[in-house]
Amino acid sequence: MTTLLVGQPLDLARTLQSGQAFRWRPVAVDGGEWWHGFLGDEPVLLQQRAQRASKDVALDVRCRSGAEDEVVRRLRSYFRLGDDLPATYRRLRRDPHLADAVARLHGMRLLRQEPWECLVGFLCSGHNNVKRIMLMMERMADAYGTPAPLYGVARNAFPTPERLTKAGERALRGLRLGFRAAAVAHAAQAVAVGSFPLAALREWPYERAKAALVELPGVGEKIADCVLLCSLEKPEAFPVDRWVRRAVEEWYGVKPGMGRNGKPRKEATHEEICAWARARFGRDAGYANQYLFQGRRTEEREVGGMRRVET
DNA sequence: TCCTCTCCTTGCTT
DNA sequence: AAAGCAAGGAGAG
Repeated sequence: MTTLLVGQPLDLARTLQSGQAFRWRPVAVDGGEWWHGFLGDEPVLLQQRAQRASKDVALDVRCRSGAEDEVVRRLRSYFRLGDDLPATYRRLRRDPHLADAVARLHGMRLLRQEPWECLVGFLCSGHNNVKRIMLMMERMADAYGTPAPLYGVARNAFPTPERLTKAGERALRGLRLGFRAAAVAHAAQAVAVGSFPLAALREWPYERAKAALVELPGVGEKIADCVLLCSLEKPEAFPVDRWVRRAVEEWYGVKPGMGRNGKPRKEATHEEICAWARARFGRDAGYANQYLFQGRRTEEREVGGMRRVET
């Protein structure tokens, strides 16, 4: 077992359940509660030490023997420990809505994920909920991934584009992906044969990379921005889903502008909201987005006189 | 050309 | 128990 000194705010559970990544799950190992997941093909178990001051945050790490150094390197990248989150918090807290979200969700970090798994996860996100996205991802891994047992936890690495191409749309429907099966199958084929240079998008400018992603069936602006923000190093990306849209419209009064035909639109466009967010949050737009999303999704609300919290 | 409406699978919640 | 709903996208009109 290794230990990773984090030296930054990190709430492991909040981060891994924040709806960015879909393959982390709690497991019991040797009588302790751990998080099991993958860094690429490398299986890992993570446990957060009791947290006192943020400088004391440490992660206990279990991985295949011999892989420790590589895993620790990947963890620093995965949790974006190079981001100065306290400095970001200081700027975001000037905004009362974000101050509240930061207070409730302290330690939730953006992740730097592997692009292929990230793309498939968000391809499955449309008209769906997080629990079922995780189910779909797990079924794909169970059926087509490579076994990677660790401390008695038998799970498979997420399947490569080649493996999912071989599986095909029909089989993916069998895994109950529904209408998303065609999009996943198409993306797998495009990445596998090299007609879609997913990994190279990391080096491309934001607009060009987004334009390329949107060409994929099943990828619109929202999913493109998710993949760009969470795996392709594009801090300008500001995914606008129903939660973020509601937060921006209700909390900040952002209204739709005029259409080209002079009539007011029903909703603000992605571009309008994205431009507004860049102007308001600047370089913190990515973290602001994640805190608005999760803050809105988990806020307490009055329903029939009962206080309840969405999970 | 731009905007809006409807449909698309499945499974959990009310 | 039937209906509603969930990190959207695409095609029709």
